[in-house]
Amino acid sequence: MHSIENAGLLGLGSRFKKLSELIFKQCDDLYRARGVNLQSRCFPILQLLSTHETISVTSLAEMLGQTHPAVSQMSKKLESQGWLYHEADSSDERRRLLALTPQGYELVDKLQPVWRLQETVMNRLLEISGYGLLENIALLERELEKQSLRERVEELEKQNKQDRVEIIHFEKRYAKDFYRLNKEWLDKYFYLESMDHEVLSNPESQIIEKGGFILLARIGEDIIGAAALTSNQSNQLELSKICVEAGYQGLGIGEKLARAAINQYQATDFSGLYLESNRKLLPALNLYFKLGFREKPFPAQIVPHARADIYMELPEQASSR
Amino acid sequence: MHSIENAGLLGLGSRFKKLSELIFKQCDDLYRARGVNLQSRCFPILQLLSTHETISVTSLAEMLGQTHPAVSQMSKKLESQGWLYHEADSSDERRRLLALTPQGYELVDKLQPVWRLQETVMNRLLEISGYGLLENIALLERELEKQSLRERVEELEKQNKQDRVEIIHFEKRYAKDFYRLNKEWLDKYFYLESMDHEVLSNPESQIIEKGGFILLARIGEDIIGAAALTSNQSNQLELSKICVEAGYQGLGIGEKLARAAINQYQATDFSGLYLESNRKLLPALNLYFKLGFREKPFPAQIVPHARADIYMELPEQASSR
DNA sequence: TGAATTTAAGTAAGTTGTTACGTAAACTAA
DNA sequence: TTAGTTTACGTAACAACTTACTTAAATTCA
Repeated sequence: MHSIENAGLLGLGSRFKKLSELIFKQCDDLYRARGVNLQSRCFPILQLLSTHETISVTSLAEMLGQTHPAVSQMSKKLESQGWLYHEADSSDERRRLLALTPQGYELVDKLQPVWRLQETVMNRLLEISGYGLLENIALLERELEKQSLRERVEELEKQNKQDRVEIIHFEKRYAKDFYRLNKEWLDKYFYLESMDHEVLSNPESQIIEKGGFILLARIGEDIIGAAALTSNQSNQLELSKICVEAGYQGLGIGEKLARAAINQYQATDFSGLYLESNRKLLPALNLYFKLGFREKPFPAQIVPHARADIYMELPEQASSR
Repeated sequence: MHSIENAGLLGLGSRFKKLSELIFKQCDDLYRARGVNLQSRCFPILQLLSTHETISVTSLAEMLGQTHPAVSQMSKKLESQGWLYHEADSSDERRRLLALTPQGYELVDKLQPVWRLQETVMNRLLEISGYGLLENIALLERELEKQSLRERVEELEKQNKQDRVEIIHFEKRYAKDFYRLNKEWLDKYFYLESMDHEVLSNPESQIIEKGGFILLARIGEDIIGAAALTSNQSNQLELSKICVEAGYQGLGIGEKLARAAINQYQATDFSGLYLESNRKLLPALNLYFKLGFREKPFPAQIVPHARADIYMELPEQASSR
């Protein structure tokens, strides 16, 4: 019995079930002691009928929080034992209105005082915990309804992944990863130009030795994202080649890379940070905007890439918390 | 759904059941999302096996807090799906030791991180309520185990009856009740002597007009107990004829009557209170002792009843809170 | 008005337990 | 050693639901 007590949510689930069974059983026992040989699960039906005259199957089910077949089956049983009967609703022939028989009323009358006693006993039990139990159950019900366990786990997982991401500088041993990530990205959205191949295959000579930077996102030993700051003739840096591996997208890793790149830029003597992108890459544009980049017309001296149709620049002192 | 929320303990029972079902379903959902098509109810078994190598059916059942047929059935299913296998215990041929297959271990490994995430999620959920939920459940479990619902209801009922008892003085209209109660009592323990009949039939002339008192215990309009203080030649009062109707015994009504009688005696000028009883009426003797009566030898002037073999007297200033 | 949809309720079959009972191995005590 | 008891486990039957499906009446809407 003990090993399971700390077995997480499932343990809690079966504990609730146990407790529920215990309560039903003890109620059965109580009623049996009063000479009433009827399962306690039937009583809510009788109780509701005693105060409502007639109720249809479906609305009874709704009141009890059960499915209609459950009520249908239970009512059939109760009917065969003579506690209730049914009649068709004259205004809606589909409906079967349930009502107590005289014996049913007699039974309810007999049980009324027991119900009152039971109510008091329960209140005393709950009083011990300052009614905290009821509140806590309601809270758990609400929380699980608001966001399912699965959603919670997935969110937590995402969070964990995000937390485990490190942003590091390029190292020779990650050259292949840098190529792979960029190729994946270009294959997906555009196509690989020969110039791309040249740059991606020789990142050290083509980017770093020209005064640029390459940042990588690492989880454990896996490289799962990259970004580059490239230096051209001007005194400005270009942010480019931001890409994140397919399975890790949507976790905010791109943002992390971009922020790291901005920090890197701010630590240098370069006097401007710009990027070129494409209007169809909406999520990326949103991110750039969020980070402070603003659209500008293409400067005259820049020869636009074939795939670039938007130019953005980070204003001086742009926010980047 | 709402009408049942305040339907007492049964409502609480089905609420627990609901909550338990919700949890199981959400767990199923979570595992399914991970590509594991196995009901969440199976996992505790796998989890336990993954840390214990082999476990017998019965001890597994005990650990899970379920019956052994449940484990037997579940394990058969899991075995047919290839997650576990069994072998006979060589030291006890009755026992079937369950263990994980390689696939089973693989599955557990795969799920390990999910379990950890789930654990965290649950802890966060419970944190909201300051872990009050767990404490409150444990409290309810303990309380219901300590004293069942039935016992609680019966105790409360007893209490209610006791509270509703009034002790009143004799009135003419209750003469029959006085006779009935005493006759019942005498019939049960001894026999009705002709002298008894004389006294019981004419309580006013035989008891009250001689300076004595008759007290009655009344619930609503029912007289369910009686006691008499009779005055003989001496300056003492005799406490006698304490009797309580069969269905109301054990509720402390006799004590209430006796205390009222002592109070009545103390309000008079009589200078002694004694009683005669029989050694076989042990509960009554205990009560008398509790109220302060102490055994004395029969005084010379008193002619003992046939059925009296013990004489008790209330010392001056005897306790009677 | 006639077709499509919604609603009320029943039936069948499945799930996840339970209790009740039977069997055989292991233990215990005269 | 034998007889009685306990223990481990399986099977069958049942309980109290559920889901999935069907039927038929009522309602809606084009």
